[in-house]
Amino acid sequence: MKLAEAKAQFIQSWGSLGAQWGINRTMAQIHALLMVMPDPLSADDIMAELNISRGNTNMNVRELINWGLVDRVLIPGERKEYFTAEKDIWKVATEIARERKRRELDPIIKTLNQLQEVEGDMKDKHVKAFRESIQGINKFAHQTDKAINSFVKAEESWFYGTLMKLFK
Amino acid sequence: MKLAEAKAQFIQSWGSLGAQWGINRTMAQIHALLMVMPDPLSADDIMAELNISRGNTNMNVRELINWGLVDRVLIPGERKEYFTAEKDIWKVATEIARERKRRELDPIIKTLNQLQEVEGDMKDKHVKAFRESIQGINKFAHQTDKAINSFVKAEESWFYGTLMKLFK
DNA sequence: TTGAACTTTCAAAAGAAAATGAAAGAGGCG
DNA sequence: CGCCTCTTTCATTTTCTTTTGAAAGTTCAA
Repeated sequence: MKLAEAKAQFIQSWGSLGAQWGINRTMAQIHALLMVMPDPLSADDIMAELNISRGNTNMNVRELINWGLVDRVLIPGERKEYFTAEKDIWKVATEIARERKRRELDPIIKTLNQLQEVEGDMKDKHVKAFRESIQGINKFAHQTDKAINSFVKAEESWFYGTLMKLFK
Repeated sequence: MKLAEAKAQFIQSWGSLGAQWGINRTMAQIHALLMVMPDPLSADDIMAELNISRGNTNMNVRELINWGLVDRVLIPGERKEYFTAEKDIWKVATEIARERKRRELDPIIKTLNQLQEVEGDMKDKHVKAFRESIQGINKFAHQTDKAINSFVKAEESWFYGTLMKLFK
């Protein structure tokens, strides 16, 4: 398989994976493109490679930067902004985990805690079923929260451990 | 908080969580409703509780059954079909993990394996960057695959372990 | 201060996904 | 069979997302 073809296929697969995960297709494609490129790209490069408009490019790049998955890079002597993606997939995974936890898990845990306090008699089977469901989900959510925290922490300490060695 | 209110809030939160995960809102809401109800509900009950049409109810219930999250229940002497959801959230989680792995991870692993075989000289930095990215992602995907498998297995053996005790 | 080179915004258009409801189908009972 | 009850399908409509591109904004060198 030729490089160009392989690249195109990767971008398209990563795009549809992203779509299934509630991330928009273009955002995932830009990320894929940047992961696969050795050097930073400009907005125009991205527009050209993916055939998308300037506005679309700008919006999605900005969102990727918010997620911490892409960085702005300034090339000395150039006016344009360039962009690169983190290439270490483990770091990508922990960034995503951290971000989704913050956006999704934290709020639902808050809600679940509130829902625990529903009034009513445990002899009423509706109340009983509700309480038990919520309690189970709540316990699960807390465990998931812990698991994500240790995943993110593990990665951080691996990162700093490795980084530190370089400066010793 | 009153039960009805708490129920409504749970259904709505679960629905938007689902939406962020690429599962459609109604499907997640039906699932939430069934998780919280002590007894099986009919299609008409679901329609009434969630204010959705018959067709919509039917489609989404069917999809939940495909995912293994909801079961059809026949109540003796009744013509209608009734539905219940698995109430053990760990089982729900493993069902979802199993299903998403099958639908998403397995295909991307297949693609990644193919993309490893891109032609070209490693001295070309484009080729090099591409290969390295794909290799990293591929390794990650395989590790994720293993992790999911052991999660699913762990749950299965816990389940059979517990089940077996009941019949000893 | 001007204007060239870029970036950002946002209203409108296009596109995708989900919901509706009427019609067709399935199964069973007398 | 003919009727009744319930389920499934699917063309159409509605709603929600994404994309576009032109206009406004920013920055900086001359």
